[in-house]
Order: sequence, then C-alpha cells, then structure tokens
Amino acid sequence: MELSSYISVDCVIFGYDGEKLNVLLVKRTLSEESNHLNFEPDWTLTGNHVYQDETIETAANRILFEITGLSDIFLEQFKTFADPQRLLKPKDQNWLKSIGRNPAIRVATIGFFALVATQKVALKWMGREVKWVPVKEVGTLGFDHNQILEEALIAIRQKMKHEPIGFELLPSKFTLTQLQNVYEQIFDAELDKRNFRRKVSRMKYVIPLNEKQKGVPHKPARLYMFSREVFDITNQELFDFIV
Amino acid sequence: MELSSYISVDCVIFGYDGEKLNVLLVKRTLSEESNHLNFEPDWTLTGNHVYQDETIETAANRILFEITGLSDIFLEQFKTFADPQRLLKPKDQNWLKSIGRNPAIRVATIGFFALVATQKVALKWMGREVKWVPVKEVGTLGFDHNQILEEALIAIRQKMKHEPIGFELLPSKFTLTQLQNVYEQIFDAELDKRNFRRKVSRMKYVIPLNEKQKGVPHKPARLYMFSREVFDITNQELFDFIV
DNA sequence: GCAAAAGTGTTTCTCATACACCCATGT
DNA sequence: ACATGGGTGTATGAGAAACACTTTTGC
Repeated sequence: MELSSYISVDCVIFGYDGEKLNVLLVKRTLSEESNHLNFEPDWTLTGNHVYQDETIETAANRILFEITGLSDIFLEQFKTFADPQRLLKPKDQNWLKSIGRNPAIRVATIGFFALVATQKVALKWMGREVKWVPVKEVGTLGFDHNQILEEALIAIRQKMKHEPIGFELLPSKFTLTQLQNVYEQIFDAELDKRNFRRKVSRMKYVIPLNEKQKGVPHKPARLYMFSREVFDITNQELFDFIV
Repeated sequence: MELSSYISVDCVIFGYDGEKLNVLLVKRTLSEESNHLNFEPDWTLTGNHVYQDETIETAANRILFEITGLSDIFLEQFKTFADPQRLLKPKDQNWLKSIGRNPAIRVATIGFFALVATQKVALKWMGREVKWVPVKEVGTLGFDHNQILEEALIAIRQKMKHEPIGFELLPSKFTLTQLQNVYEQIFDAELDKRNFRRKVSRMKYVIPLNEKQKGVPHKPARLYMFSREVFDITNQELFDFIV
C-alpha cells in the first residue's frame, strides 16, 4: 500500500459583491475530542476528500453545494498539488490525525476554481464557520492554500482573457459599469469607459434589455444579460478579453 | 485504506520532425509470466507511477529522461484524470494485475505535455518499444489515452496562442519557414508568409543570426534563434500568437 | 439645484489581411 | 537552365487608445 495516496479537491470559490473580488474561506478547527492538541483555529479554502467511486468533478460540486447551497456554478479544474511535502507542517499533521488519516500518506489535491455572484450565496451555518474575504486581504491560510489561491488567480486571469466567464460573477441582469468593474478588479487595472463599452457592443452575446436600474440616486443604467447560446453560436470569432 | 488511490503521471510527448507534429507512444505488453492472459499488445502514452516521496514534476521528468535521454525539456502539467471508471476495461484491469496492482484501486493520473524537436531524441531501446506517430494518424490507444491526448492538444493550442513555446519544437537554430510550419501544423491552418514574417519581426526575442542553411537545393534561408532572456525582459507586451 | 453615475464621438496609430514577383542555390 | 523554396512591399480596413461633456435620476 506504500504507493497509494489520498485524493482531495480544493475549491477556490471566487465571489464578486459589486465592489471587490472575494474568496470563500472556512474555519479549520479540530473536533472536541482532539482539543488536547491546543490547535489554534485558522482559515482555509473549501476542500474535502473525494469519496470512493466519486469523480473529482462530482466531489467539487458536492463541496460547492454543501457550502453555498448552489449547484450549476461555474467550476473548473486548474491544477493538481501533490508534493509529498505539502502537508508536513506540524499543524497540518495534527489536523490529519484528528480526522483519522495516516499523516504519512500523501494527500494529492486537485484545485478547482468556481465563480459566483455573492448575492446568490446565503452563508448559513452548515456545521462550519464560513466567510467571504476580499482576495487582496487574505492572510496566511492553513495547509498550502495560499499557494493554491495564487495559482487559481493566475488561472482565472488567463481564462478570463479569452472566455466570457466574467458574467459568472454577476447577477443575471447587470449593468455595463458592473461588468467593467469585474474586469478591473480581476486584472487590477483601470479601463476606459468608452472603449470598454464599444468593445462590449461588438459582443453580440451581451444583450441589452429594455429595463433599467431602479432606486439609484443617479441616472439609472440599462441592464444587460449574457447569452451563452448566442456566444456558442458566434464564438468562431473568439474575442479577446485582454485588457 | 479504502479512500486511497494510486497516483501516476502520463506524459504526452510532442515532437516536431520538420514536417508533422508527432506524439511519442510506447508499446504496452505484459511480462513473460503473465502471458497466459493472451494480452494483445497495444500502444499508449508514456506514463508511470509516482514514487514514494517523489513530486509529480520529478516523476514526469524521470519518465522523459528514461525514454528520450533528455532533461530540461519543456514540460507542463495540464489536467488530472481521476475518474474511478477510467481503467475498468478488462484489458486495463489485466494489465494492472500483471504489474502487481490492486485493480480495484483508482489510479489518478496527472497529464503533462512535453515539447521537443524529434532530432534531439535518439530512440534507443530502453526495455520498451517506442515510436513517433503523427498526431493525425494515432489510432486507438490503451487506457483512456486517446482522451488524454485530445486534452493535451487543446492545452498546447491554448498555450501556444499566448506564449512562445513553438520554439521548443525546433532545433536551437531554425528558419522562419520552419517556425511558420510549426504553427500551421498545430493549428491546422495555413498562414500567409509575408504577414507571418512581419509579425515575427516584431518579436525582439526571435533573433536573426548571421548564418544560413547549407546544402539545400534552393536559396538558403537565414537562421534564427529564440532568446528566452529577451522574452522574459520584454514580455510586458504579451504577444498574441493567435492565428 | 446638486450630487452621482450613465451615456456618448472623434482622432490617431497600430496591426491584420490580402496579394505577386524576383532571388540564390544545387543539380 | 531549371526547379525549389527564400525573401520582400503596399493598400485597405478594423480595432486599440486617448480624451470631455451632457443626461437622468433621487434627494
């Protein structure tokens, strides 16, 4: 059995709240009976072991559903972390023991990223403490999760340049300013409003609605929707989302 | 131990021979003593299990070295295949048994792709039969390796659009026609010679040498080299390699 | 009426695309 | 001399970038 490993998935759940890009973290604590280890709770990405006979995609969706109550979230595998040294810190070893794992066995984890509009997620208590944290304010995480988060950011930036996934972070009806802000946040760059709008107007799958914002203390903006159908049809002309 | 898995890596080794894009395959046979299973040999990608205390990158490099005799090859992880059903075909189950594995345990494999100029590889006999096959002529492979090859192709196309990795498939000195041909092969498209050369002339890291082809029965072409140093310095202006 | 964000046009420059002929070498 | 691939220039159109003012609403 010496060649075998545990397999887990870690989901980097990105959420956009209209202002900043956030990531969903869960508090890592030990069970009651392991408390003699005086384990200082800390925060980690959302992850879990893959069940017997379960695909990694199913496992990732399961985690997402358990934590956000949502299914059909945009989710994609981006990298696997399998360094035999990755969970050798005493804290991680203690944690592994506390959940009944053999801490000498490697844990290979497949990293997924997920995109969601934070308003869609009701963070109710599901047995674990959970919070949104702005990506730029994330401190030191448990396990090797800072590294996984970094790689996830690289992956979504790369992906976002060439595929229309910014919409996944917005409600189904959104304004162009909100869309622009998503790109500005993720690329950490400022975009020109007129140029951005001209570019979007060329994307036939961003569809203007006959509907406006309500209750805002300024000129209400027109709402738009994203049509994946139209995109799939017209995507021969693969737009660049490069900023 | 029911939650554990084997971990392997599979390397999709792409080679360019001046004409076509090829992939390196190895013949899958059983050891002498397992021959009662009358196992029909077939072809697979190059892969292997990851040793205890070995990183997956080290394992991939080890496989590459064992098969090609080369180190410092361009190599990158692109996707993990971990479906519990992936090796349930009787042939794969027999093969697993023949190498002493428990066929009921899942094998998760991390796919890497490698790029190399075929001239650099001397295919000597290293205990296994090995051959280059043009990507378009690959037949049915063992395991789920047709799927892994497909995904590898998608990954290198994607990567090649935005990073200067086409050079990895060429000798260190190459002509512009060779470079153009690499892109044409991989994207399965024809490019305009003049436009291609104008585009390349803007890439300061493709450096013209004062050296020409010799012994060709036509006007000898100027040779060029790729400088990763220059690229790393000037890569703020991230060129698109889109065709 | 004022604060706040929405919305809109023009100019300039770079790059993509399309296209046809002469050049240097080996045989 | 001829076959073979090497090498070059121009015109057109699309999109990127830079930039400032008017409009509509809630209060």
